[in-house]
Amino acid sequence: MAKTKIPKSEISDNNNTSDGKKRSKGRRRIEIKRIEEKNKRHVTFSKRKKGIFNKAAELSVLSGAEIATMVVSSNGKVFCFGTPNYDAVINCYLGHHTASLAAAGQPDHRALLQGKTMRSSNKQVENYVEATRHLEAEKISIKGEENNNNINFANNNNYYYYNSDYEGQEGGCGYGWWERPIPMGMMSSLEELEEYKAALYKLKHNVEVRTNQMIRGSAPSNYYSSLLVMGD
Amino acid sequence: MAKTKIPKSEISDNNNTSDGKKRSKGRRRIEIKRIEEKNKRHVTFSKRKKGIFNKAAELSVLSGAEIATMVVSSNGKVFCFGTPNYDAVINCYLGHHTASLAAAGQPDHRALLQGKTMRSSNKQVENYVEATRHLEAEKISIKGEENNNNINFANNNNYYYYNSDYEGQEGGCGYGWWERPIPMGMMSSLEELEEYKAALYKLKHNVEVRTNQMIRGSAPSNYYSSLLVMGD
DNA sequence: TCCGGCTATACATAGTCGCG
DNA sequence: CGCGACTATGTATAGCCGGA
Repeated sequence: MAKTKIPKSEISDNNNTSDGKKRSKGRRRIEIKRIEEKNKRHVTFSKRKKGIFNKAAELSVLSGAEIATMVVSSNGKVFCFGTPNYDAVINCYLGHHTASLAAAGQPDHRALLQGKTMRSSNKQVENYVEATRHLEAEKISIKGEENNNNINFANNNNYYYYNSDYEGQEGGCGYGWWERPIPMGMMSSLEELEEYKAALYKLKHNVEVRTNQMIRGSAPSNYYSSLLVMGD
Repeated sequence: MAKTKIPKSEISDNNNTSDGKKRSKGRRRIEIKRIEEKNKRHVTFSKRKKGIFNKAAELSVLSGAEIATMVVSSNGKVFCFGTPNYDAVINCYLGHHTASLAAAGQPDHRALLQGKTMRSSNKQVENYVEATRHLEAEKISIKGEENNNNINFANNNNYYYYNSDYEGQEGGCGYGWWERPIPMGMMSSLEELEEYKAALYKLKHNVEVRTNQMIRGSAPSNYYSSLLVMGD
């Protein structure tokens, strides 16, 4: 279990070898406590969030399990990830929200919201992680070959990202990033795969925008208060 | 991003050094695709689930974010983890469930279920991960000293486990494992800390039992079908 | 300000055993 | 079976930079 073996940098803050090289690079051990430096905290948040989502996706593929994860930054931004579909998490919140609405006499608002959730059953984003891995592997090993049509996407599972944000609203005009006309499965070069990957990130961001708008815009009272306004 | 650098074990399945030692130990690279071997799959599931929950907890502490994760094994068992409280996830499902109930004229069932959720605001389980880390660290480095009263629990955040299962029902008599009379914060020896940790696992299991009973027992129709009966 | 890339290193975990 | 322990190794990521 990782054993936390008191790495060489436990107490010794000294980070230079006898050869005089500064060598302050490389991962350093950190305490698991709130990072006070705002900038560093955000970086860590982003990196680790990505890591967790990746882990979640892998777990799902490996064990055939369903997993839903929702993260709310100290800033109030919502990020969701679910597999085999994000409905698991999203519907939670929409459902919860509309639970009160329904009780108040608007039984159909929920369906509407779900519709807005941009459900999708295609497999464009299948095994994003796997694809990324292969991308990296290919890029490093056979850097430049053109026979990447057989990049081995393990298409036995699918999962979706579903994040939200509210710092902008360009782009998210009514359909999710996975519905964008990206020729997934038809990519014939590494460059295209890279492009695809980049697009994933960009478009994912758009979805974040829409979602948070939606959730915030329709929240009846304080059902989400503890989630969305987590007072930093 | 990890770069997947085609480790030495990429293709070479050969796992013995020139000294004749078998040496098939150590981590091996695996493909991210469904693990067919049932046993292996379960092991991986457990290990990785634990890993993800740990990551989630760390992310929360480090960045002060909220995170909620729910995992449903291919077997249908539900495991939830949330911080600073599991309500985030649990209420999702209970809320979703009761959304239909409310619409059907049972507006108060939800509150009931939430009550059963055994809400808790004490901080007994604060920084479980951190505690575990310290436990390991202490165990290895100063193995045996008695001055562990100052084990540095970073008490600036708290999170809860909330898992469910249904393979038994002994023990879960009405209160959560975090409410058990474990002298958290008063432990004066490593042995007690170890005991505490063990207790966490044991009692957590009891909670799993109760939860799944609760959810399954009250599910109106197929709202959870995709979640609980994920057809392996 | 956010994000990707880079490097070195801390941490997670696959494969195996043994226990209950 | 599930879980902890152990080993060796694959991965994630802290600290830094540089571009948009």
